[in-house]
Amino acid sequence: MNTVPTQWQRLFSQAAEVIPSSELLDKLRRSETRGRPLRIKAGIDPTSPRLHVGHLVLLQKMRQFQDLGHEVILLIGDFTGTIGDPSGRSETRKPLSRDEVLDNAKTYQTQAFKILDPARTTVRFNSEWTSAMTAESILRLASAYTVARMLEREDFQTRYRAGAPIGIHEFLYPLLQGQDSVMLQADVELGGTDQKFNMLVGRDLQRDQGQSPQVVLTLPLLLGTDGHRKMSKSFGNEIAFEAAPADMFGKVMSLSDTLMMHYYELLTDKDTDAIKTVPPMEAKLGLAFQLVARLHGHEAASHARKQFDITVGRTTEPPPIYPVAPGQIRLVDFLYARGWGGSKSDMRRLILQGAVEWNGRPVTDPLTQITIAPHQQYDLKVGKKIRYLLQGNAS
RNA sequence: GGGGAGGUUCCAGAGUGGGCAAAUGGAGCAGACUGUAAAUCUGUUGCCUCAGGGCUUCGGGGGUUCGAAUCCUCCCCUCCCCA
Repeated sequence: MNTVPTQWQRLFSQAAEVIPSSELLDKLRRSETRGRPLRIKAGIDPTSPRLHVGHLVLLQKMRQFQDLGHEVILLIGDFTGTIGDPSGRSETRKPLSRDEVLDNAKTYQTQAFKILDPARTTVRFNSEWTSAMTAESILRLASAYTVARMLEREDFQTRYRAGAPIGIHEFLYPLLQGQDSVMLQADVELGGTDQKFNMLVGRDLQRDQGQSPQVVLTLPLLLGTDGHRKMSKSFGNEIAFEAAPADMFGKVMSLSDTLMMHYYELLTDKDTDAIKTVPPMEAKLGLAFQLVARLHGHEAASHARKQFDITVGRTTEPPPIYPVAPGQIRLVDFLYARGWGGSKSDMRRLILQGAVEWNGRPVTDPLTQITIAPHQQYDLKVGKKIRYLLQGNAS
């Protein structure tokens, strides 16, 4: 039974803020009495073709609304993408071509539907209305806000004070995003806490247009694997949806214990107090399994788990067999040829640091030659992540 | 339009003629240890190399010099102040 108050409560879970919370309740009530689902808007900029588990927080919330019978609009910011959204402060993003954006949008959808219910999802592109805007209409939109109000946005303020560049067009982004809400007549907009300002602009614009302003529901940003900054591809601290199961599993395992709790809170509906009573290692194994299973399925998760045990050496199970052509070759060249290191210097460094083991014995001379005989097996370990049983092919 | 500051290796940020492939911190990688690929400690982090060296890098081009991240010059980019 999904009474309105329980719906309301459920939707609050994991949300950072709901602005204003009473309006959400009103909207839910009205939706129920009129039998009309709410229009939930969530935008994603297709600047990169890969979703990461940070996006999961948003997608989960979208899914929740869907499960409660509401209509979710996945808004692809294809217009903003082609212009080059300069979010973050590092450097101006290179504008993407129309084709790139559409390509990204496609992979986005496939990945997003691992979580969303396609039947209740409408995909829209904001270029639909935005690219048709005239200079006149843009000016009219721009006049809805003042520079002072724009500078209220924390992100702008910080940059301004730090003397970092702010492009004029960046002031237009919140307005365009708000315009999207007007066009879609959104009842609720979902987004990360970093989107709060933009989403609030949407409320103002909707009010200006005589619409009932959307409720803004912000979600906490998931920290990246470094534990310091939000998960983002540009920081290189992400766990991608597409990451191979074993890889994903490993990445979760190397989260710090503190971060693990953060992930539990935002990515699962497990009771975190209960988790605290479980030994950290088991808790982490559980988290890794759950995450991989969600994105790749149970079977893949089991395999990933096994793989982990093998590389970490917690099991007597033999490592996977890796067939190679027989012959004699320098170890560095062999490793480099398989792409197990960035460069030969890199491989040489690993060897000198004792990271490479051949048949269980560390190899420390970078000039070591290895001989692969037909039908023979050799146990090779490189660092913590690579372990194979090399098998010489028949000659 | 005028004046000032600045662009350095993955990131932040030192370096202002030779000892600089470039301090320090972060991130990454590795080793030890461990409860895990956590934490902690240590090492390491441009490329190639028969290890002696060689090659490419300090916004971009040109120049001075035996020698330049460091000096000159032109260009591009950013920030601040004044108008």
